[in-house]
Amino acid sequence: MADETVTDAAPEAAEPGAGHGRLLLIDGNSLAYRAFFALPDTIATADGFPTNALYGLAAMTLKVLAEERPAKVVVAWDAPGPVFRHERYRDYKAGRRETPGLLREQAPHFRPLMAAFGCENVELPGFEADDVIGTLARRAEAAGEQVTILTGDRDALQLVSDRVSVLATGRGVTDTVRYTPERVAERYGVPPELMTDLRGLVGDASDNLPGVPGIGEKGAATLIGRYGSLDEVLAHAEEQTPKRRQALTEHADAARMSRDLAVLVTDAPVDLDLDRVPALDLGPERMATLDDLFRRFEFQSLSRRLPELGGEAPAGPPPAVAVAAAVEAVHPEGLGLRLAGLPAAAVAVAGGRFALAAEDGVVLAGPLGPDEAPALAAALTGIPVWAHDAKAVLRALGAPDLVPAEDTMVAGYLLEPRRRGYPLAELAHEAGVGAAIAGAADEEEGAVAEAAVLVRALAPRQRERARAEGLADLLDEVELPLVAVLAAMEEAGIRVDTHRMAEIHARVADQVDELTDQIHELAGGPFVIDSPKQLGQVLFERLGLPTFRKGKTGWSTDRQVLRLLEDRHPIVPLIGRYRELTKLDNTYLMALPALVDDDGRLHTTFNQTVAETGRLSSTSPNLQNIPIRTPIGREIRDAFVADDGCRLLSFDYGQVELRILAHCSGEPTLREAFRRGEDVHRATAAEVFSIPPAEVDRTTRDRAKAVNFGIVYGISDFGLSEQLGIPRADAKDYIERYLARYPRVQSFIDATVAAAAQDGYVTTLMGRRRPIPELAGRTVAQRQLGERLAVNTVIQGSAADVIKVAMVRAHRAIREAGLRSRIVLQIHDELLVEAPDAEVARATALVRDAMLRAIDLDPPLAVDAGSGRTWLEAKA
DNA sequence: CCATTCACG
DNA sequence: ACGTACGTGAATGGT
Repeated sequence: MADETVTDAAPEAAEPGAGHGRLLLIDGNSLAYRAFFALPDTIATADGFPTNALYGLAAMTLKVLAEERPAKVVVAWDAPGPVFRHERYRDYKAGRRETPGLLREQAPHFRPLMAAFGCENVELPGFEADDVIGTLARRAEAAGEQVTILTGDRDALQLVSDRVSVLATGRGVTDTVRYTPERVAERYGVPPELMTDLRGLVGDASDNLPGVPGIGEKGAATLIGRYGSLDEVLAHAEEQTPKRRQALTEHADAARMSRDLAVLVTDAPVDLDLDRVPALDLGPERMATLDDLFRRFEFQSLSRRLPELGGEAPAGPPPAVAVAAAVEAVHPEGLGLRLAGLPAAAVAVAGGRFALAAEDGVVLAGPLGPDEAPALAAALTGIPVWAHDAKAVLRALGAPDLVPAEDTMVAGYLLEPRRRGYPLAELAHEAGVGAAIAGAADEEEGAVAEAAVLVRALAPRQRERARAEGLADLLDEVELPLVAVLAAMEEAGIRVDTHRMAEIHARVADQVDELTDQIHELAGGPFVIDSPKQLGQVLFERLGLPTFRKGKTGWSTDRQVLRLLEDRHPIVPLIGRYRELTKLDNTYLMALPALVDDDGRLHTTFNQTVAETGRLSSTSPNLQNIPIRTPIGREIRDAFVADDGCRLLSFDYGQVELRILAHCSGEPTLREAFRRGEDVHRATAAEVFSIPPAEVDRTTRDRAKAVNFGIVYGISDFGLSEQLGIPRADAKDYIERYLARYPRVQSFIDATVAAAAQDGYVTTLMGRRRPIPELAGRTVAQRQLGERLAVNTVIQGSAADVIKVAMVRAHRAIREAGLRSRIVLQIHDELLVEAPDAEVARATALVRDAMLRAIDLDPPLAVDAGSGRTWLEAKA
C-alpha cells in the first residue's frame, strides 16, 4: 500500500518478463482446437499431411515463450475418456461436433511438439485440462510464484488474481490479450471470482450449458454487481420486471447447475511437483531439436523465427528512449505543495490508485478512493493535466470540469482515426518511448506508474505531429474541451421511467407470444423465428415463396425482402411485426431497466475515438439509437423523462449535412433554398423533376429526399435504385438530372475525390483528417468505395465538427451563466438538455445560440428547439 | 467469433 | 464483368 514508502534512486533495467509470471501454464487442447479452426486446411506438408493445428500451436508457443520468458512451462491436456462433469450433467458438451478427422490426425504430435519446446506435458483422467491448470495455478500461487495461463478458454478467467494472469487468445491466431483482475472487471463487469456466477446466468452454448433466457452478458453483470452473487440475484427475483422474474424463477436450477459446472477444480490429484519441473532451457540443443521438428513439418517461417527464443533480449526493437523513474509513495493530501509551479502533470488511474509523473526520474503513486479523489483533484487544479483517456481519469477524480491539456488517446485518434484502438503501451512503443519503473510496491502500482510515465513521454511527441498536420487547433479548441463535456454528460445520465418500460414490455411480450403461436401455426410447426436460417427454410422451402437476395450463408429474409413477399402469404406480415416487437423488447424494454443506476438514471459511455468520420458513438447502453420511428418506438422514447422540477429540451440542427453540402459546394440554387427557409426536399424535387414546388406530391418528395441522402452518402445508381425500389436506369436518370441542376455539387464531388486521391486523405471544415487508402485499392469496387467515403466523410465529419464545437460552447455558456441546466445526450445532430423549470427560457436561448454560432456557414445553420416532460414531448 | 438483422443519425 | 449507397452498437443464432 501507499504508506509503504519505497524509493529507489537507481531504477534497475526492467527484467524481461518480470511481473508477467515465471510459471507459464498452457491449455494445450484449447490452443490446438482454436488453431485448427482459425487456420485453413491448406496448411499441410507437401505429401498432404495436415499441419494447421500444429502450426498454430507452435507459432503461439514460440511467440509467447519469446515474450514471456517463463522459468517453467507446463502444458495441460484433456485426458481421453469421460470427465466428472458428465456424471453431474448428462448433456455436458453435448451437441459439440465430433473432433474432425483432420484434427485427430495431428493430435498424436501435439505432446511431442510441446516437449520439443521444453514444456512439461500433463493430463489427469477424469478431469479436463482446465482443472489441471486451476490446480497447478493455485499451488504455484500459494508458493508465492507469478503465474501466466495461456488459453483460448474464458473459463480460466475465474483463476485470475494478483499473482495469476491469463493470456487469452484474441482475434488472430497468435494475438493475445492479458487479463489482470482489473481487466476482467473492465471487460465483464464482475471480478474474477464472480465469473462463474456470471456464467450461470448467461450460460454457454459451446459447452451446452443453459443460462437464463433474456439475460445477456450485460444484464447479468449488472444483476450480479447489484446483488453480489448468483444466489443473491435468484433470491431477489421478485424485484425484477415480470418477464425477467419469471425467467429467473423458472431457470434458477439450470443457472446454479451451469455455475457449478463452470467452477474449475483447484485441488485435483495432479501428480506433478512444480519444484521438480526442470527450468526452461532454450540452449543450442533445444534449438536444434525444434529446428529439426519444424523442418519435418515444413514450418520454414517458424525455423527462421527460432532466434527470437535465444539470447537475453526480448523480441522487438528496444525503445529509443526508455524513461526511468522511481516510485515514490504519497498521499493526495499535501500534494498541492509538491506540484505547485510544475509545468504539467501526467496522471494515470487504475485499480484504486493513481500515479503522477511531473518531474524527471520520479513518479508519485498513492491510493485513490472516494476519500482521496477530492484532494487529488484539488492538488491538480491550476496545473495542466495530461492523461490517457482523460475522461475516465476525470470521472475517477470526480472532477468532470477539468479540461485536460493533453489526452494521448484522443490525440492518437486525431492522428490516426483508422485504428481499432489506442492502447497506451502500443502508442508509446510505436513512438519509440518506453518506461523503466523501479521501487513499485506491487505489479499494479508498477503498471499505473508506468502509464503515467508513458503519457508524460508520449504527449509531446504527439503534440508535435498534431502541429505538423494542422490538427492542433482541432485538438485544443474542440476535442480536449469536449472531453470534459462528455465526462459531465456521462456523470449526469438521463432519467428513465422503469415502471413505464415494464408496462410497455408486458404489453409487447403478450403480443409477441400471440404472434409466435400464429406464425408457428401458419408455418405448420414450431421453429426458431429468430433464426434467419430456419426462417429461410420455412419461407423458401416449406412455403415455396420466391427468393430475392442471398448472403454468405443463405437467402436473405430482411425487411426489404419481407416487404416484397408481403402479399404472397399471410405469415409474412406477422413475421415483420414479430421482428419489430422482439427487436424493441430485447434491445430496449428488457435491457435498459437492468442498466439503470442507483440514481434512477442511465449513464452511457460516449466514445470519442471510435468513428472514423469524427462522430461520437455511445455504448453500454447505446443512447444514440433510442427508437422513434414506430408507435411503440415512440412510447419507449416517452419513457425517457426529466428529473422532478425539470424539463427536457431538445435542439435539432435542421438539415446540417445538406447545409454543409451547400456551403462546401457553393451551389447557389441550394444555398438560396436554405436562405429562403424552403423545404429542401421539396425544392430538390421541383428542380430534379422540373415541376412547380406546389405540385410536388408525397412520393416525389420522398424520392428527392432519397436523392439528397444519396448525395451525402456518395451516390450510386445501384444504391438509390435499391433504396427506392425502382429500376437502376431510373435511378441513374434522377442522379444525372440532380447533378445537372446542381452543377457545383458535381464539381464539389469531383474536387473532393481528386484531392483525396492526391493527398491520400480528406479534410473536414475544422481540419479533421481521414485517410482514404481505398482510393488506391486494386479493384474498381474498392476505389468506388473510396470515392463515396471521401465525399461522405467531408460532409458527415464536418457536421460532427459543428456539433462538437456547439457542445463545448453550450456547456461553457451554461456554466458561465451559473445555471444548473446540463447537456445529457448528443445524437449526432441533436442535443438533449435537462433544465430546471426556472431555467428553461435562459437555457434554451444559450444553447440555441451556441449551436447557431458554432461555425459560420453560408447558408447559415438552423436549429429547431422544443421542450417537454419527456424526450418524446421535447421533440414534438 | 462471424453473419444477420435492425435500432438510430 | 464486376459489386456497391455513409456512420455507428446490440441482440441473436449457429459454426
